[in-house]
Amino acid sequence: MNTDPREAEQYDFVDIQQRWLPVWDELAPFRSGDPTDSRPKKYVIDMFPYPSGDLHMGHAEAYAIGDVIARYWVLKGFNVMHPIGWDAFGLPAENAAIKNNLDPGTWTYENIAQQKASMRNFACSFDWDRVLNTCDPSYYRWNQWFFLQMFKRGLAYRKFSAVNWCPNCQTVLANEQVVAGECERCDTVVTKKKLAQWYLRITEYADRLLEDMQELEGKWPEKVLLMQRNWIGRSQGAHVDFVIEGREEPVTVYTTRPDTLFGATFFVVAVDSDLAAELAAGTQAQPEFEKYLEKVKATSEMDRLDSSREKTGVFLERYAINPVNGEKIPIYAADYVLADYGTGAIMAVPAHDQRDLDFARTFDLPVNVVVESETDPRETGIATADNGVLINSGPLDGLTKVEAIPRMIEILTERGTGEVATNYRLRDWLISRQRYWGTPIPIIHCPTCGEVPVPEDQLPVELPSTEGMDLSPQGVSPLATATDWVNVACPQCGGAALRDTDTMDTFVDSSWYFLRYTDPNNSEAPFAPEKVKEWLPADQYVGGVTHAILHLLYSRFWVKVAFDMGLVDFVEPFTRLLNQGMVLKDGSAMSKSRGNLVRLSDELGENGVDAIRLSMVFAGPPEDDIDWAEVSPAGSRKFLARAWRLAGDVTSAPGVDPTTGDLGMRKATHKTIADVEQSIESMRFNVVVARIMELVNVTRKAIDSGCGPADPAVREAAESIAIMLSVVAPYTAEDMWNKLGHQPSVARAAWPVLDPALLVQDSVICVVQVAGKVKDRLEVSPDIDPAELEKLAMASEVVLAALEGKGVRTVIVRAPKLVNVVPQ
RNA sequence: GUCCCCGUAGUCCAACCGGUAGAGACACCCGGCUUAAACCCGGCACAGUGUGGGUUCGAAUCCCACCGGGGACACCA
Repeated sequence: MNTDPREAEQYDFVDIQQRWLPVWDELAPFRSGDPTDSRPKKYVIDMFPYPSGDLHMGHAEAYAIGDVIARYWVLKGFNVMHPIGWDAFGLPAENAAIKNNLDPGTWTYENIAQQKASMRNFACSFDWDRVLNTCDPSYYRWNQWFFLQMFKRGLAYRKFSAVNWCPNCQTVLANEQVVAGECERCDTVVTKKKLAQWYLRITEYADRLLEDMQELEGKWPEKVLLMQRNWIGRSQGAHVDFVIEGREEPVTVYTTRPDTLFGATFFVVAVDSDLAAELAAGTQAQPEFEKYLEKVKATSEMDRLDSSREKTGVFLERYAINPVNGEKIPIYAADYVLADYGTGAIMAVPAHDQRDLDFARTFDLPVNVVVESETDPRETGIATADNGVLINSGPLDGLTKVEAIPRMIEILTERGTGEVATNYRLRDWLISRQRYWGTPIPIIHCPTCGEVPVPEDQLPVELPSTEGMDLSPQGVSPLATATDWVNVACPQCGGAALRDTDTMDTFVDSSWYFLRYTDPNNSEAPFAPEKVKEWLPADQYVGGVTHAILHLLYSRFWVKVAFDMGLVDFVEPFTRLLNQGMVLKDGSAMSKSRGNLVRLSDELGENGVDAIRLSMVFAGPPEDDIDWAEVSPAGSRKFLARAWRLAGDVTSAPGVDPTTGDLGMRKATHKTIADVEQSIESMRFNVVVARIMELVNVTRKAIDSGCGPADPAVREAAESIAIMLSVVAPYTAEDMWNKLGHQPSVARAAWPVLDPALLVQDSVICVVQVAGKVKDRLEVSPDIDPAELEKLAMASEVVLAALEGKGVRTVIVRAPKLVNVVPQ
């Protein structure tokens, strides 16, 4: 007989993983499609991955966190839908296909297969029967269907205008996909190009996107709500019409400060607007204007956005008439006014707008103060914007700014030269892309009938084969070269017509996939409304903050459209949102070029799936970044081994009555259950792990030097540990459950039932303070009478010594935890 | 420049309504096991909460200012 612990059975994560994975495949404990299932429902959803290669550390963190939530609700008796799929259209597939001369589909499906295998091994509690791939025609046909519904409702339209163009990706981009003047994907500086493109009218939903955020308050990260508010950028103000000398039609400007109209001393139009070109035409200023326009066009968007830049502009030799005082003010073309915000023209009030003041000082233009303030912008060079009293403003004199704004709007409205106006920063969503690997836009261009929708019974419009097609980006979609595919008969007149050759932005795919999961194989409709009604809105959405605006704004928009179509009965798709942090190494994001890449497969091989999952969850609060240099997966593995050994040490039989067990051990177990529940529900998963570790330590001591391995309370502790641990470390937990004599799967066990009686303490430690400093501790009954407690405290020798004979001014008693004696 | 969040042991992090600053871990150190080491087991220690004020019987927690870090917005009229 060998009692050497080194010879004892060892925790072998490879063996455990290999043993349980096939069993789980067989049992499929996370299937959620049974119509007879009467358990209450929960929908937990992780943002689906893009299949760009195998899973990486970031995926591991996100899916480990989502899994804690999903598995917890399963154990708590809910019918949990926890689906997964692939965001499978997009440029990386196309670029890889060009590079390696293969089909984007082949590349994509291979990666999906690899990721799927990795996820299975990572023990994610996904319902594998609901998998969807957005590049399947059975999925994207419904993109096309939605597009056509929006087209019918006037929510999808085509227009010719200046758009963002990524010269590297050779395609247009939506505003949301241009970050600081660069392409969101490839960081190339974005340029402008005039093209006819398809748009979705998200601006029509701007107010609802803002107002419905109230529902999300406190349930979504404040940061995301703020970013969306900023992005939508609603502002209140007025439209004011200015007569232009020598022009028939007046020009309207948008201003948030109509009260300062008397202080307008010049007028500015965006240099790159049609209006500027028109006003400059035929004037002496035209050559100089054109030179300036060329210069501005050559300036990158990035530099143009730099507000610290010196103001530039050209006087157009023309004048506008201030509608309230008839004053003639000069018109300038400048690049600090944006062509696509407001009306592309502004009234400049240098005294009360910093940009206008900067411009006025550069061009030596007059500055008229119309709102009183302690400082004078003409001297300080700083425009004032506070709520002062109006001066030099005729009928507004004496009013404060907040009073003057509505008054001025009234005056303008009466005179028919202006009106109240709301403006938004949000623009319509540009969805056409000049690339192959996406959803074809289901429109046929007919020389006689115009834009004709593809009849719904002809959907999907499938992508043509890449056979013989040159996918390399040339600024027009590769689909244009598929002659057989492009040339069709017009569905309306039967004449020769052409298919639209652009494909949709991949953010279309992800704008409604969470609805499709409820009914992934429906071939009659995108989903059955009653199934969506059963599961949505989703109880919990988990994903990175990178989508704070893009995907999350588009999805909210899409759902509101679906609501208006009568397809869904809610307006916000995700009740709660959790943004997990990123996985870093040595303080920065991991990347090959930085040489700080940590490979998930290496980590999994070294310490096992459970240890990696545990490390991800234990490293800190889920929304914090994890620096992999600061975590110890080996430490996680050691803890799992410790926990696992407990199961092997239990000697009582399964089903033994825990109430006959050691009371101290039982109290520790039930305290842990209570704490773990509370911590999971408030998303403090790191604390969950800490609490379980604590219970493992206590149980170890009970076995070695306490009530012993045969005590029923020890079994209760070990079983509770196995169940609670299963949300983080399912393999280890499953093996413990098995060693404890139970049938698989631990995922089907019930969450341990808390006995509140065991949370009651026989005695508590009462702290006795003198002048707020702890002097003594008393062991008292939790329901001690305050008066009695005070007597006890006052009798304490330490307290009396601390008082040093000084009198007592007052005594604060917070029975049973605290007494504070305040001396004179 | 404006707004928001965060500063707690060497490190990562706990601490419900203001009420004993420490749950858990990493690293270190010490001890046990070992021929030795690793593994394993046990243990000790380390901060008074960025700084300075204020409110309070009592402040990590509330308020103000500053410092440091992170984030959002930033010619949006």
